Amino acid sequence: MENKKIRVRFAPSPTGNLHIGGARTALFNWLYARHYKGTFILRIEDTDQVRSTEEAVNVILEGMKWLGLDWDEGPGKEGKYGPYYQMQRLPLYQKYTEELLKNKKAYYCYCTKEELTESRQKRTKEGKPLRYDRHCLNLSEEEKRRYEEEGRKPVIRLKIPAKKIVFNDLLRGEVNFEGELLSDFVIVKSDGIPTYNFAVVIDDALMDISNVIRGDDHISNTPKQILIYEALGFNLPKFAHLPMIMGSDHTRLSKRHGATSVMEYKEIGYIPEAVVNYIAHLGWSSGDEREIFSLEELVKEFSLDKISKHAAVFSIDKLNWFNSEYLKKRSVDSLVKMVIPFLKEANYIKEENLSPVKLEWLKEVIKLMQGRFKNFSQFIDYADYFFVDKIDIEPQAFQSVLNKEGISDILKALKEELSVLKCWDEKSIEDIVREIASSLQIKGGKIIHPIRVALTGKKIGPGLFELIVVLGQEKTIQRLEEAIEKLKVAETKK
RNA sequence: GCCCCCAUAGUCUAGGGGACAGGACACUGCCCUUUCACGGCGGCGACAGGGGUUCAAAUCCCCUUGGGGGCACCA
Repeated sequence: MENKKIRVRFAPSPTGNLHIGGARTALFNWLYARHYKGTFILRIEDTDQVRSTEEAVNVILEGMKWLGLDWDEGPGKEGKYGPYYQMQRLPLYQKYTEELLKNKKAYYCYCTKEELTESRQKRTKEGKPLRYDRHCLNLSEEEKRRYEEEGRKPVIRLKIPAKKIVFNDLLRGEVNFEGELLSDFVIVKSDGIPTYNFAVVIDDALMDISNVIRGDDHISNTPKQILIYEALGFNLPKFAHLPMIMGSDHTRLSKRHGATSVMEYKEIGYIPEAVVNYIAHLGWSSGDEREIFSLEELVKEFSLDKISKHAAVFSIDKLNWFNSEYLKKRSVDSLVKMVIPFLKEANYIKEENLSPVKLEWLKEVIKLMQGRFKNFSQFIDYADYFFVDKIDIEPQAFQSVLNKEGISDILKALKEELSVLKCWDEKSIEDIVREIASSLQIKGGKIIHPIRVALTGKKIGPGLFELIVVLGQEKTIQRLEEAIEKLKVAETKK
């Protein structure tokens, strides 16, 4: 066994959000590094000048931070292996390009897009593998000059040896490829910027990456990269290819499947630990029946051999369950803290700095709601009546529960009693409601539901009496009056 | 078309020659209950198919089928 220091990396290209799949790749790399007390590197692969943006870099960094995946080297944490943006590493790539050119392991290619397409079509027709026909492999200096004079800008291709390429994947065992079927692929584009396969190899080698852990969509890139390692005389890292994450229809996870980026989950109101816990279970299991793991526990338990080999379908139901579990375990105080930005966003509060009194009251609201919502957006939805002045009564609730014979009188009676209630506590309120019910010789439930609808506009929610306590006398009376008024209007319309 | 990877319920998974094929989500029945949720106790539901190997196959091998990925001057 090699006693090499573990160095792993997450190398996203900043062309969009940090999506669930990327986040899981990042997480597994991070867990691997932390488990083996190695180094976790974040490298930005921004060689696609058309699609890469600085905004996307920031979103990725934010996402990583939100998930709690800190990096030891990378943007903002320069180490001796930097820089960590590929576009800042151009001279490095150039050096190795020249080396390959000099050794005749790579060559200039002046073929145009049109010419390549044509040749590709021809090969398709002939039933041959789709690979470059090596038109430019042995160009004379004279021919090159002529192309240059035509204004053609060359790319550089790697000359692929016709041999078997075998590598040992840490998850899948031996994987074989036939070099003959590979094309002399481009390693440097005509603008002088290296392609992905070339840049990763140089970076992984120079950054001394010990284990390349990435999605299995890279399996077929691996033989190409191995050829580059060999051409350059670099040592090979170990490879581990993770199964993909897919949408419910078994196609690549995309917008059609709902929220796919990590930050969207933040915005909807998921707890980062829950997201991490869930995506950890997409393809990994501890081997026993536990499901809830903190980051620390994951670090302790994580190992590559417990990763499954087949793709996993992302399930929002299961994420919701994880989030609910975390929500239930969280202290009321921490939930208060987390919910405040959402209240602000919904305009339920003016600013995030709440007075001690307001804060105490909010705590009471959370106590009533804890366990009743799956994420903070849902909380905002379910608990709106605590925060708004005027509620909207759900039409269906109004018709089926409130707009019934005798309800108006009950609400009036309740209003009278509550208006003069001195002792605004659960017991006193319950006594009043129960008394009204028994005086009418009906069950408590019969009048509790309409009262709830009158006060909250909803058919569901916390226990009525505790809810009234927290709602407060003023709002309660006011809502009862409004409900009575609405019933009157409905009556005249009949 | 060619190459590669994969295959236990609707979903995530445990199990890797002898097990009642275990758990979780979802769905569902009952209990608790003023509603919803929580909680408790149940239920439905899987080894893709076919050949081998073996006393014995979900487990090992082969084929088929199915799914996924790749074959770019994207990463």
